[in-house]
Amino acid sequence: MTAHADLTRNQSLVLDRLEKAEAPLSAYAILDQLREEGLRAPLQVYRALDKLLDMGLAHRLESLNAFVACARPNCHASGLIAFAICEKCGQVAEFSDDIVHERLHDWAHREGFVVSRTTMEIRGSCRACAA
Amino acid sequence: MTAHADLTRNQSLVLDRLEKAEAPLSAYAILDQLREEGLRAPLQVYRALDKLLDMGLAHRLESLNAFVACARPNCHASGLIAFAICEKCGQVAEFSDDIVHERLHDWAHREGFVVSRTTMEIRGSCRACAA
DNA sequence: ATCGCGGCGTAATGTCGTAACATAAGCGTC
DNA sequence: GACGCTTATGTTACGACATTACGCCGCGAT
Repeated sequence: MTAHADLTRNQSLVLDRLEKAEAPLSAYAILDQLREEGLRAPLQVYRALDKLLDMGLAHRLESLNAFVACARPNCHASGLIAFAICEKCGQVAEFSDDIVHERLHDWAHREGFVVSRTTMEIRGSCRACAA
Repeated sequence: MTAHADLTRNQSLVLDRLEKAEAPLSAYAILDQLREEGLRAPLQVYRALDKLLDMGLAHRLESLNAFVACARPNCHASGLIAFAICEKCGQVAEFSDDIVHERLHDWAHREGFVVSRTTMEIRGSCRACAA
């Protein structure tokens, strides 16, 4: 388990659950797991998640309304992350592609579009589940 | 206004509102607009939306939990569509890029991942709003 | 005719996310 | 130390998005 020494208690609890999960967790699923730790309201989880997202330690999957821990140990940002989400087993693969990043960047530049955030999510079946 | 002759009443009503809107609409926003037409429950809207999505006449923006009419007259599918969503004015640009499509397809092929659906959404400011 | 199917209507419920308000701990400044 | 600032926290209530369950109707195919 990585250190994350600078996290607050709630943030650590939330990140810990995300890291132990084998599939994305909804905020409410996290909350349910943390009731025994004393958490009682969704906002406590959402606040922790916001910080974790800011720090790049977790990601939000928009198409699932759920969250995952960042796959790379201490990624702290990086270009543009894409997610491949298996609809059978729930596993999420995280990858990035510079060419894709560049193409989208070029498009934005041509259009004068100022990008603040990009989400890219592929739904389907992973190799194991596609059999 | 395009013909869409084969649509049911509810589907036509919903598509009509999406086409007239200048920004993505949530299902409940559509419902509110259609109360005077007799619609009363969310499900009536969601059912129509499901069909419109199937037919490729509308798209769902996952990062917004909202819907837009397809930008192209009678697109009926096409490769991989990306959306650029202006967070100021709400306008959505729809585009596609074969190279991006190819890169993602290649990644999936290498991983043995069977794709069912891909979402790509860029958030930011359009040219007009970035000034 | 009747069976199956697709669309429709309604009510209730489930899931996800936030507003508004209050409290407490840390920290620098005067 | 007293003050003001900032950040994290806790609690209640609410708003926003989506689905489940049930039943009816119309229509084409057998």
